[in-house]
Amino acid sequence: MTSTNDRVVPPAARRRRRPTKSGVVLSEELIVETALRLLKEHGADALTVRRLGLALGADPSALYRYFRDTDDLLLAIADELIGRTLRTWHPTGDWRADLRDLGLRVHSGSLAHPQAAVLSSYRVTGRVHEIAAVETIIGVLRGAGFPDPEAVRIYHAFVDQALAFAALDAASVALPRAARDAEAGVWRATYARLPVDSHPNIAATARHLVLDMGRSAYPTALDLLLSAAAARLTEITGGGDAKGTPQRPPGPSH
Amino acid sequence: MTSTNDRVVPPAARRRRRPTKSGVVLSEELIVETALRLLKEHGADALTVRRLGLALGADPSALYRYFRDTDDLLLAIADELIGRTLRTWHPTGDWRADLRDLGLRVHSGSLAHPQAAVLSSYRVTGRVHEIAAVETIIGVLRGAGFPDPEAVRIYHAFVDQALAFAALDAASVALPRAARDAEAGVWRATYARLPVDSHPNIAATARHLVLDMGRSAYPTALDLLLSAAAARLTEITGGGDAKGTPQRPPGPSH
DNA sequence: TTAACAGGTCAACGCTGTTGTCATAAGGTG
DNA sequence: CACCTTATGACAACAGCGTTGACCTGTTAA
Repeated sequence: MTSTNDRVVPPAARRRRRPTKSGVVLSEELIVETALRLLKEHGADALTVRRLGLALGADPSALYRYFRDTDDLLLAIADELIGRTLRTWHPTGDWRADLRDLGLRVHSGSLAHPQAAVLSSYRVTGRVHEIAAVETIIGVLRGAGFPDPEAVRIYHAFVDQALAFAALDAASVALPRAARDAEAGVWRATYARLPVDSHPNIAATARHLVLDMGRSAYPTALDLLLSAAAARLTEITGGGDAKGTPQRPPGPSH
Repeated sequence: MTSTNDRVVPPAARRRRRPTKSGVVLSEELIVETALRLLKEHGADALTVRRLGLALGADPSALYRYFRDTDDLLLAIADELIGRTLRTWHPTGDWRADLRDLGLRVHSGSLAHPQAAVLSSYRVTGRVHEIAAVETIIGVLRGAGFPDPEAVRIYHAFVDQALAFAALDAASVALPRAARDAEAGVWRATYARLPVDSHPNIAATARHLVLDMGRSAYPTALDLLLSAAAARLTEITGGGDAKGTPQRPPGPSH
């Protein structure tokens, strides 16, 4: 329905033929892999259609046979990252521990590919891996005993918090080396030296600030969120049923 | 030391002369103001050097006499936004209500100018407005009765969560119109139509998902964080002293 | 064996940020 | 008032971007 111009053929109907001039046989997977490699090796700015074509040994315009536009490609990259994270996650049935584990995995997974995370963490892909994740997480919450509207609210807060922190911390990691060092230095050089009388609270806590600001606040924020959710749950269920019956046996749904 | 090419003159040494062809006299402030107006009126895509020049009635290249590059301009815009947000915040002495109010202000302030928020929310500036904010927020927490290490931990989680969500939601808003509409549609078109037997949890909550995913999860996440922090506080202080004595009279410190 | 067509290639468009060069009006100086 | 310096605006050009229409060609099914 996207006007008449659709050079993209659905992957199912694709009977891949015709190697590129340099001999490579293109595929959706190969393109996404190469894009991730480009991002990892040369930073977010290196990901352009033209450079990606060059890295693949194909004309840039060939990519448009596989992705409607660069945004479409970006979503495919994002979904691949979700898939990789989910594949290493093995829920135990304890909703709080499972969500904590998943959150930390999403976070550290993003830091492993900061450039990709920065570009894609805020997108709704609607692709297979994302759908599987949504299904599983909501299942965990409903299984824990949250009523549907509450489960959705907490799901939304949990997921967006994980993605938001992933993007935030990934952005720091993705900064040019000089800029990153400069930022770290600000806490020592500026904040830790403020006089007591003009900035009593900073001065009193300077030691803690220097220590704490050097690492991600995500674990703290995640624990606060989960702890509030747990409190809400006992409020609702009247104290019992903290574990609950899973709506679905452990393991990501396919 | 930024090589030999510096057409930017420090604002102090500026003795503004020479009106533009259309009669406007340029200045740093006028450029930032106009950029904010452009962003607000015509969306994030409208902010290009060329369009900004057009809106000012000046040649695009004239802007490079005031800002080193577009990133420099964006930081100036961001700084202006921080100032505006702080200026409209008036703490009452109730730590939880005050932090809630500040968080929401930071968030909505970013959404009003998503382009700037996306680029600047993860940077430590060490500038006056930022320092004032840090001093005030830590003061609020210590005044509430949090011991120093706990105050710093919660400060960090609170601030980074506000910035992270601001960037996340701003990024959505900053999306090209088509992509934004597409995302909204995914929840209706894809998620709301998944069959019950393959995706029972999504199917059961589809109605809530469509409703909830359309808006930001930040208010929920913020309330969860504050509620957990409040619980932590009564745990520490043994239930009394919920209001506490402010370490500093209300109002951002200057 | 051949015809259809998926898919790779080429060239071009309009857009972007940025810079080297030139022109000129403002403002200090005498 | 006239002069000179110079700050600063204008112009033109560059390289690079995403994207598309037209063309060409190898693969595959019949």
